[in-house]
Amino acid sequence: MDKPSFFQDVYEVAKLIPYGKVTTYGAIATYLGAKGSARMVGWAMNGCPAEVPAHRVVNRIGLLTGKHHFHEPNRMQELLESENITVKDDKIENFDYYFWDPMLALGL
DNA sequence: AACGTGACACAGC
DNA sequence: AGCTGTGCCACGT
Repeated sequence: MDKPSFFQDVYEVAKLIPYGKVTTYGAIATYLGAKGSARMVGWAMNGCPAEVPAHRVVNRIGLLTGKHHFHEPNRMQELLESENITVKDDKIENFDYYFWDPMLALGL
């Protein structure tokens, strides 16, 4: 069975991201208590299971840094636009408006 | 057991 | 205002 790894927690939180919303690696890392390990979150997404909407996870500036990891880089922006999210130059516009904080949403 | 890595974040210039 | 360098923690080999 799966061992309770940091990665698993990242996947769990990522899957909790509501439709039309996005979050940052740092927010997830902070929520998991590993504040500062934002890099770890990105690396966790390296295993990016299909059940995890990785396209909703971007860096703190709303930049689609992980697009290169998708099967098709353009797919990430397409998915975001499909969720009513405006993406310009691989960057999310009104990022603050679409920003979803797990710590706030989960009410911790 | 140790070193290197990694889709970031922050501070400084 | 944008770019560069450093720090960070946990996983893989």
